[in-house]
Amino acid sequence: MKELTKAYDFIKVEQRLYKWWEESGFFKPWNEPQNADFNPNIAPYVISYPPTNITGSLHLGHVMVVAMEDMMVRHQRMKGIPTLWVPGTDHAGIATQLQVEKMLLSQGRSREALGRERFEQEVWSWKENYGSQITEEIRRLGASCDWRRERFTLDEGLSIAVREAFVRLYEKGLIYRGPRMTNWSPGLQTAVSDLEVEYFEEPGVLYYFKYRLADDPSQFIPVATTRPETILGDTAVAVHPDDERYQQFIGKTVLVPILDREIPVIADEYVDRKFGTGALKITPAHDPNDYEIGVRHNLEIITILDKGAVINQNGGPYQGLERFECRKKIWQDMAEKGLTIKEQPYTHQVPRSQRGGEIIEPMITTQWYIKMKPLAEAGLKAVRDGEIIIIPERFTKVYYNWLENVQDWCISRQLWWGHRIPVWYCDECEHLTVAREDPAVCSHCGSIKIHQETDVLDTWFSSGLWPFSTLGWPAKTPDLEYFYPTTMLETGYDILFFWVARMIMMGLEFTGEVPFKTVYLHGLIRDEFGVKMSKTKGNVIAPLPVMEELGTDALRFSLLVGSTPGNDMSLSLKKVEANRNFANKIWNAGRFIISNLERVPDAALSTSTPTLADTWVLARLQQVNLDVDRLFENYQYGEAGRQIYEFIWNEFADWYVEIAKSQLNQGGDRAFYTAQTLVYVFDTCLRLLHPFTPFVTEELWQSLKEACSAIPDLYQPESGWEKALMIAKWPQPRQSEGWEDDKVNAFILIQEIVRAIRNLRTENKLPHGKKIAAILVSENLANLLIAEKEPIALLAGLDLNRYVVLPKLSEKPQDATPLVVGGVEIYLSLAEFIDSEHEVERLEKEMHEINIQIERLEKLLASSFAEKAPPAVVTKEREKLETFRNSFEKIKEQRRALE
RNA sequence: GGGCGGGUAGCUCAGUUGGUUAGAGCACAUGUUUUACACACAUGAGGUCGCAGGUUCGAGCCCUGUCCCGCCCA
Repeated sequence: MKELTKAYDFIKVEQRLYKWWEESGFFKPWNEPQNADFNPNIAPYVISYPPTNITGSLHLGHVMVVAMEDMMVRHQRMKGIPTLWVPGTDHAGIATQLQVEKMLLSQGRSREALGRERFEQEVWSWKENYGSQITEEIRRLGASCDWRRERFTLDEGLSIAVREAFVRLYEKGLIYRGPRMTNWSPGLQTAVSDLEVEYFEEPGVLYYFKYRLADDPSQFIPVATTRPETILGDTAVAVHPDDERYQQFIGKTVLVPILDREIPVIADEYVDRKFGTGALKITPAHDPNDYEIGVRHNLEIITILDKGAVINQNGGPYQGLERFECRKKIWQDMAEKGLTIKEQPYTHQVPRSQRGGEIIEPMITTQWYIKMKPLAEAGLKAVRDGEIIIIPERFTKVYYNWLENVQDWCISRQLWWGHRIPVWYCDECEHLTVAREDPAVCSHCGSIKIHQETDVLDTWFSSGLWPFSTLGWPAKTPDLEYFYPTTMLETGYDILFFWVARMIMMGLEFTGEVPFKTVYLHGLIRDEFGVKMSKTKGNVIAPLPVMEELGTDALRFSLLVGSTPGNDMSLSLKKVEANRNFANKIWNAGRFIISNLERVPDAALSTSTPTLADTWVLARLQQVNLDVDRLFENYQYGEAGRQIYEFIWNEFADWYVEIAKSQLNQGGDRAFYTAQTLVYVFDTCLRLLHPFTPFVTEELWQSLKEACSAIPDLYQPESGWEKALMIAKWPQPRQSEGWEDDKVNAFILIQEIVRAIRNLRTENKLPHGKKIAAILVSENLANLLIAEKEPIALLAGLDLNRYVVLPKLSEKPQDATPLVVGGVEIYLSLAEFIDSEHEVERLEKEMHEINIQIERLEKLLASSFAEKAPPAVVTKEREKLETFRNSFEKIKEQRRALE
């Protein structure tokens, strides 16, 4: 048998195991339509992996998604459910186009010089080279997804889905095109949706200036603005109708500074009298609120910026200036003409592009939109009716709030990389042809002079179809039939609107069914001080180096156990290191068990007579198994992981394995059954832990399986040894049989005795190997103490040959150090290490502490607690009080004996 | 302005049917190379669970108010 290394060497294990799993076909569902014995009646568990951006390199967000979903999927798979996890990537329109343009630029080439078709070819070849990098990295995380079903949002099938979806929505009248106020990105030269704009509070300047009256330029209305360049596009000045300061001016005209255009003074209740001067300049072409007012008052709309945010011909002398240069120049010119009043520092909201951070320019452009209202209503209903549940539940409200107020979705992008909108314009009759197949002629007049819309669709349009497009929709494929609707959608709460809500709406619209039944939202990962990770702050933790240094399991476990649903978490390398230590701990526990199997008899001579430790560890294991199942049911994955961690380390390794050492040393049946218990408990632990830390558990389990196969009588899992842990059966907990509590309580007493003795040893600086003699006295627990002589002696460092248990003691032993634990009197022969003055002090301190408890309990039991609390709770407290009183009396006697 | 989350040990956080002595990891102190593990073991120190009320026999947990921090939406 091969020997296990002294420390867990994940580098040697991880990629080898992953390759083996994948090649063995463990990632595919065991029941699927292409199987000869396919059974459509077995409900599968299905997750669509949130498609990763092909330009992305692995970051902690991906690790979180993979860790969560892989854990969910591995858990279900072990429970015997046919499990499908569909992976894939996203073409990420803007991001990818930018990346490729950057590459071209470095080669002295440009998108424009290449032209659209050749540029697209460039992007495709870039995708071939780099697009699989991220999926390779996801493999390294251990993701057990079905790579045979991997999809890409721009592949043929998904493109058909996108076109089908567009045509259906168009035909239903839910897609329209028109000029609207849009969020324009001047650098990228494309529109973006409302969701892709973020607002930041930034320091700015509030510029106060004069709007002179046309008929009397000596009079003026003072106006304030944060953006003086937009003065060029002003088409009105608005005041509040009830504002006495300005009522006289309503209906008159004023002169636009520099340009001297005459524009009206209008009254509108939108104006905030307290803000600035109380008079508002209106630029309908470059401000969403002004646009509304403009429409209301039928104002002229003058666009002053071109698509690169450079002043156009409407800007008179400023034509050709970039927007911020113009701001400076026009203010300077106005100052020279005496039109300015003052400047004042002012914090305002600045709209920036989510991608690149450039300042977004509100502009009127012609775009394609989806009418959201009907879709949103269906999306709201599905969640309200409980067809979809959102975990944690509080996000349901956020979801409602967004959908109830949702605006039409701008789906067109002025990019070259993406799904080109399937609309053809006729040059002759101007009719629009919208078609699933590329048309050759206009569907209205039959002209061949047609040209396709140049815009592409927002990437989120295609990802909105993801749960069903990846399964073959619009075709009614067997996969779609069986695996849809999917079971679980797991992602970060930051894309609830971008992605989750849109998938729900699109799913309902196109399939008539919800795309998934449960939405689980995880939190975002922050640094160890709770600060958002960002490149500029330099606090970003890159996953790959961490995985190489501390192991993938350690990183996965840290994210899973450190997080609670929907809450952000802090991650530090120290946490990962602690979990690396945990992996090593399990490894060594396994190493101990496996190496001891060689020394164990092949068979037992008689039936098992378990020790207290044996029954205790089994009882605890059952309880942990029950708790873990309950926690999984309630989506409390982190807590489930913690329970397993604590059981393995603090109970199994620290106590049972230590006691097992002496039981193994006894040889014979005792050794045989101890080994059996060790293996059974360890096997169960590995199974419970596998979804969290797949690599170390699988590697150990394979070794355990091999070692156990040599002694088949010792242990066989109920379902036999499966080929791999990842497809092994999830442990089935037994319900309590009634004996468990007594065993657990008895063992807790043993632990308390051991700890008390260890404490005394440490306090008195006893040399580590020094064995001491002990007398234990207890009337009702004598049998237990005799039975547990060996473990107590082993763990507390007692001399087994001088270990005496008595029901009663007529006289206190001389020169013995007294101790009372849970009513058990203990006398240790430590005289040579102890000074008696300190002893009196110790006992009195002990008495004092116990007395506090006695008083507390007496008071409690004398109160109405005794009548009103459930009897079981009262009894428990009474028993505690009894034990404390008992202990107190005994210590008191011991104290007296010292005098 | 509206909504949500958080405030528990020095730090980062658990604590989901309210059960009476509040836990972990890290950090800290002391000791130990005890043949699974020094990525370890043992022992210890460290908390009026933001604050003020309330409900209850009993509140970190439920209710009301309040302060601070963060996020989302407008």
